[in-house]
Amino acid sequence: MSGGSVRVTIDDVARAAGVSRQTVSRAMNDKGDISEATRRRVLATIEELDYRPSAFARGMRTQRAGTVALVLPDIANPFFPAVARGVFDAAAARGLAVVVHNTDADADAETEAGRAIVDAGAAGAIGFFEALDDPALAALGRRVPLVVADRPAPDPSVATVRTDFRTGTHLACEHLISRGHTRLGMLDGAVQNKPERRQAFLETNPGDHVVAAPPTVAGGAAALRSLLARHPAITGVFAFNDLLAIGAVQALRAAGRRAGDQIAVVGYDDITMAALLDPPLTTVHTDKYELGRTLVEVLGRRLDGHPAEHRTLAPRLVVRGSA
Amino acid sequence: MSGGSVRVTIDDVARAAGVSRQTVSRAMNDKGDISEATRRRVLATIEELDYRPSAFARGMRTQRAGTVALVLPDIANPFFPAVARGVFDAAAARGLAVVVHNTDADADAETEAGRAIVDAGAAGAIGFFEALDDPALAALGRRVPLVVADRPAPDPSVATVRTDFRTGTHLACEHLISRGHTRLGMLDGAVQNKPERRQAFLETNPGDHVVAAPPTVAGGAAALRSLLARHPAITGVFAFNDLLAIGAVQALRAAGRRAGDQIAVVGYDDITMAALLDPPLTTVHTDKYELGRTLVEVLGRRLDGHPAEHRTLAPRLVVRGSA
DNA sequence: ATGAAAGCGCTAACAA
DNA sequence: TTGTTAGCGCTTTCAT
Repeated sequence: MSGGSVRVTIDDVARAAGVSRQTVSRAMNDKGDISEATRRRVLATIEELDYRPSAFARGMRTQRAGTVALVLPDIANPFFPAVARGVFDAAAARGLAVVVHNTDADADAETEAGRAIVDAGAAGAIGFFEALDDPALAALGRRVPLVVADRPAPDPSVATVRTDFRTGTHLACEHLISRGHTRLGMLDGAVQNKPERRQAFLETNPGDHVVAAPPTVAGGAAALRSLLARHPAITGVFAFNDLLAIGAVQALRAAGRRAGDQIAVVGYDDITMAALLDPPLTTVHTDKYELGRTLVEVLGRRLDGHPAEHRTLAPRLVVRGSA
Repeated sequence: MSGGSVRVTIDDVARAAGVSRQTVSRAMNDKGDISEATRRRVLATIEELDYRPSAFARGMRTQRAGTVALVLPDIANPFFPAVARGVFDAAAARGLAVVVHNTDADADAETEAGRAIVDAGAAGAIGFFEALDDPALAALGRRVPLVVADRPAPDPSVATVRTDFRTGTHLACEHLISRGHTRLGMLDGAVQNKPERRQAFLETNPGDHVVAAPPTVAGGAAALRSLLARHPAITGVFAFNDLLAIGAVQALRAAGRRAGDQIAVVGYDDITMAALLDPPLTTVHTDKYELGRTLVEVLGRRLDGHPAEHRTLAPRLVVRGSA
């Protein structure tokens, strides 16, 4: 219980260790040109005084905080918590704190998030940007090390980590076909800049069998009804994501039909609840935790001075009851 | 496209507006003693130059960042994303960025989060602390404005927002009883510092009808089996949370029984998937988004100089198919 | 109502 | 290998 709440500064440590401020700085930042003996002594003094460097003062000199930003549309959308968990774990392992910006996929909110990231002097940023255009993203990438998720690089300097939607979609369609479904329809998500799944679906299923709806359970129910109204012969349904697929399964049940019997439904993402439903949802699994981890890994390598990388994560199909 | 990437500082604004640095500071921080005319002129200049004050420099003077911390055990646990969303929205409305600390309810991780919060000079903190003891929490509360969630105040200076577990539990038990179930059992969560639900259950159901398990789906399945093995006559099951309840429903199904028929299951929290299951889960609903919002509101009032508040949110029962 | 001076705690550049 | 010097950009006295 020794006294007060005054801050222990680098000068206190320097004085106590009998060295200069600079030497303390060197010791704690693992800079070269310091003897092992002094280094150890200084570190011990730091420990002893429970000295914690001021993030503000440090940031003021370096213009970089020990913080990374995570930009995503909606943490309440069950896809993102798992990704966020991967990001948090990997960031914590690197000693980075994570600031989360929730945007609702709104262009203004994404712009504002970018501004906040730059203003805060974030060490880097990871983003699921759905509304911002490439020039804006490239501009952000010029101001802060940036890794974008599930989107093409807007600029060579911007790193990317993507999940392979095309392969995933083919996996889903091939499975439906292998189960004997010849007439397929798709429930697309009415979102910007996510054409890959629809395009891949149309490659093997040309025609007018795609209905778009908000990527929610309610959207899925409505979309399924309108799809079947338009094309009653459809027996295989591929959905943009699990939420839509779940809505479809529910709409089917309300109509007295059960997914997995004559009609099949395949979702995308494999969110937690997919396995818990009845029937459990057949879906394209993407490793969301791994995506989060990888995003941080790629950002970390960027921070360590490596050039921007571009990684792709492979999806796999999880066959359950619904198809 | 005028030139470079040099920072616009307060001095640039001062020069451009023909005033001193102080006056700029006064204008942007709404301090008194400044004429309306100068104020407007300075603000216009700020706009024009797109000046953004350095968070580091400001923090250095004030020792407070424009950041709040959110400490929670696991963002991937479906209870928390909804809370987090409420926190993000309310914080954004106040111009605060949110740093998330994921702890896994581990004491060391919670301690470390507290340290990080203090070091970062967070304006305030919101926390679901499960492992930290009251003295540690009180100590943290002395260093930063703190609001703890779902936990008694460890100290008068620490604000709280709680959901009323006791009432929620009584709601659940009364419902089961009103449905004719006389022998009730409980699936408790094997977690620290969350005795309210078990205690409230035991108030009306004394005896040895409580089984504890990790608050997960797998835990729920196992716990249900051991509960029924021990007390085969039980027909009404109350679970610590929805995850346990879902596991129970699944274990029942695996045993050829269906929740909602002869045996009833009531969960707690009303996570998103509760409504989507088959049978849909009867559960005690707590408004998670509102909890998040309220946590920020209470923190905000604290930051505005008001004393620590203590709020309680009322739960309500949502009757669906499982009971 | 406005300005001048001082300094928050740190690190980069240079000297020794 | 170590120390000295000089700010980073802002707000808080205090003076005017």
